[in-house]
Amino acid sequence: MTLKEIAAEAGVSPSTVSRIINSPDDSFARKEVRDRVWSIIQKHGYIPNQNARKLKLGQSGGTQTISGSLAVVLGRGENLDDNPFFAQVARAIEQEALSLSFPVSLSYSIFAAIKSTINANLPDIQTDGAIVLGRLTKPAIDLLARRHKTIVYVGRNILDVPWDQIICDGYEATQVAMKHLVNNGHKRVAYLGETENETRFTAYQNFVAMHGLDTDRSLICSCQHNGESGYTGAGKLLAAAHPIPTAVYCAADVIAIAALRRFREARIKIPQQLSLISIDNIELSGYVSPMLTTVGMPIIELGNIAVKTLIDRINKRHTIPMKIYLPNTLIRRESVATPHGYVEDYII
Amino acid sequence: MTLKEIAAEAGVSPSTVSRIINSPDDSFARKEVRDRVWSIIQKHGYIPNQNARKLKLGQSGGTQTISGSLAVVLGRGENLDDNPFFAQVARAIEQEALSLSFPVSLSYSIFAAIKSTINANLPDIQTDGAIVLGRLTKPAIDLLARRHKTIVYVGRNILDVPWDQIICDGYEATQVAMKHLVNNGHKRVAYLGETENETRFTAYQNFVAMHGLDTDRSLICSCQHNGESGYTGAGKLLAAAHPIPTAVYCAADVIAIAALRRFREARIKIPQQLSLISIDNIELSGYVSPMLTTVGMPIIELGNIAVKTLIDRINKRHTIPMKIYLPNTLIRRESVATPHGYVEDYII
DNA sequence: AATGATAAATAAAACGATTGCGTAATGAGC
DNA sequence: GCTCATTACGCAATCGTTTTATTTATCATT
Repeated sequence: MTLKEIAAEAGVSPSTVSRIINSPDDSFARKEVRDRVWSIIQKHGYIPNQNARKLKLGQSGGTQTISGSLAVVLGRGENLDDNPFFAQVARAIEQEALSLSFPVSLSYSIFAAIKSTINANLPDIQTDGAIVLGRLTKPAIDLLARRHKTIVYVGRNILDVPWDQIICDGYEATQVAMKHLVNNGHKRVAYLGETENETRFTAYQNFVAMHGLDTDRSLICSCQHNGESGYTGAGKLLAAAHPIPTAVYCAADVIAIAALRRFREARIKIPQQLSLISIDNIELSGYVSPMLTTVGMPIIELGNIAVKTLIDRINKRHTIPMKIYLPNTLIRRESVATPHGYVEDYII
Repeated sequence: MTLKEIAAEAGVSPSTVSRIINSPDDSFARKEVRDRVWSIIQKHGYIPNQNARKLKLGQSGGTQTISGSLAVVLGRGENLDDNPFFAQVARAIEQEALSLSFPVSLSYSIFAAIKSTINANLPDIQTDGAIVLGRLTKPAIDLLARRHKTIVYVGRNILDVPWDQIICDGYEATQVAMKHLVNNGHKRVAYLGETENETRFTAYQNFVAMHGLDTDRSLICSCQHNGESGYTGAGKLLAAAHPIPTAVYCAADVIAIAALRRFREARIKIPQQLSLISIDNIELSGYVSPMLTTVGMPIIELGNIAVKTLIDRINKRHTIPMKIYLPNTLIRRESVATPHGYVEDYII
C-alpha cells in the first residue's frame, strides 16, 4: 500500500493525502474528504514508508525538527547485560525521548558492527542523531559523528572536540568513594576493576598517591566489569594481597556483588573485616546482603539531559560544543565500616 | 555529500559510482577509475544516504536479502534494566546477527511508543524484520507484524497465528522448578511474581492443583519483576502466609535476589528454613549467597535461532509459520533444600 | 451577476540512491 | 580496415513521499 494508491482509492491527489496525514491538528481538507481518506488508511492498515519520508524530509532540514530516529551506541565492552548500568541509562534516554513525544526510534548498536573502515563495507546505520556511551577513543567517536549527523557523547572528558559532552566517567565518583573510605579510617584499600585505559583506575591511583595510602602492587587486581570476572578477581586479590586490605574499591556494582559472594566463601565478614564500596548504584545493589554502599549518578537526569542536548543541537539552538558535568552522590548503605581498632583522627 | 557530487568530482556518472560501491568483489570499472572514486569518497567521508538506498531497494525485493535493519521490540514491562534476562537475550541476538556479518541495525523499542493506533500518530519505526519479545497480546503483535514486514515472536505460545514463534514462556520452566521443589519434599510452596496474564502463574496454579499441594490464597503474592517490587512482595508474603511455606517459587531471578535480602532481614535461613527457586538464570544469580537454584533457558541459542529464523523467513526459505520449543534446564545451586523433618516418600 | 478574496485540491519537481538497457570504447581475429 | 565480442560507462526511470507554486472551487460583497 502506498500513499498514491490510497489517494487513488479516495479519489484525491497524493498531496492531499500527505497533508491530511501530516497536519498536526486535525485540520486540513473538508471533514468529509478527511474522514474518507482516514477510513481508507485504516481499512488497509496503511503505514507510510519511512524511508521515502525521511529521504524527502532530510532535505528541508531547516526549521524542521528531527525527522525520525535517534541512536544509542555503546562502547566495546559496555554491554547491556554485563552491566545493568548501561541498560538503565539507555532506558532513561528512551523514557525521556518518549515523554517529549519525540519521534524516536531508539537503536542501540554495538561498536564492533561499525568500526570497520568506510570503504571496507559501507555502514548501514544512519540516524539524525546519536547518543554515544562508554569508553571510546576520540577517532572512534569521530567516525560515529560522521555517520550520525550530530552526536552527544556521554562518558569521560575528552578535550578539544566539536561535539557536546556529558561528563560522567567516574573520576569524581571514584574520588567520592575513596574519600568515604578514608573518612572511615581506611588506609589500605584494594582496587578491583578494569585497569586498561580506565578513568576510574586512574582516579584511584591519583587518590592513593595524593593521600598517602598503601600502594602495594598486590592491592591492584584487574578484572572486567561483569559477575564472573569480579568473582575470580576477588579470589585472586585474596590470594595476592598481604596483609589483607581493610577495604576494597570496586569499579562497578556487578563486580562488588560477585566479590561479596567470594569473600563470604572465604569467611570474611563484610563490613566488619573488610569494607566494600563501588560505583553505579544499579537496582540490585540495594537488595543484596549487606546492601552495597555505592556512589551513583543521576541516571534519569542523565537521560533527560542527553536527549535534550541532542535535540537542542539538532535544532541548532546551540552551536558551540557544550560540556555538562553531572553530580555523583554517595549512597551510604551497609558495606562500609570503620576498620577494626581504628581511632578517629583523619578526616578529609 | 551525495553520490551525484562524488560522481561529478570524479568525472563519471552516478551509476558508475553506485556500482563501484556496491560491487561485492572489488571488480567494477577500470582500476584507475575505481581508485579515483574511492579516494574521493574517502576524502569527503562520504556515506550513502540509507534512506534513499532502502527506498530504492525495498522495491526490488526479489532475491535480495535484507536491505538493512532488524528490530528487537520488547513488551510493556519487559525493560532491559528491570530484568537483565531481556538484556541478555537482546545481546545474544545482536551477537548472532553480527556473526553472520548480517547488515544489522539492532533497534530496541518499547512497546508504549508504538501501541498508539495508526491514526493517532503514524509510527516511525520500520524495518525489514523484527524479533518481538515478551508478554504481548495477539493484536499488539499483529500491529507490529504490519509495521515490520516480517516478525518472529519469542515468548508464550499463541495459537493460530501466521508468524514464526519461538516458545520459551516459562510454562515448562515453571514445571521444572516446581517439580524440583516437590522432589525435595515440599508441599507448601508460595508464589511470588506477576499474576495478571502471566504464564508462569498459570503453570504454578496448574501444578499445585495437579499435585495436591497447599493452595491457600495467602501463599500467592503478586509483584512485578524487579528488585523493589520483589523486596516488598517478600515482606507481604511473610506477613500474610500462615503457616509459613517451606519454599517459595519466584517468577524471576531479580525477584528472588531481592526476596533473599528480605528473608535475611527476617532472620529466616535460606535454604534451611525456606527454599527458594526461580527462573531466568541471570548472571548475578550465581553470585549471591546462597547461590540461586534456578531454571534457565539457553539464551545464546535462543538468540541464534531467533535471527536465523527471521532471516530464513525474509529470504523465503520457509513460508509456513514455525513453532520452535526451547528446552529449560535446572541449575542446581544452593537455595533449595529438603524441608525440616522431611522423610523421603514422594518422588515424581 | 460580477468580482475578489479565501479556501481546497492538484501538478510536478524534488530527495538520493539503484538498475535495466543502450551505446561507446576497446581489442582480437581475419 | 572491417566486423564482432566484450567490457566500460552513461541515460533515464524509478522508489514513496513532501512541498511549492498553481489551478480550481466556494462564497460573501457590492
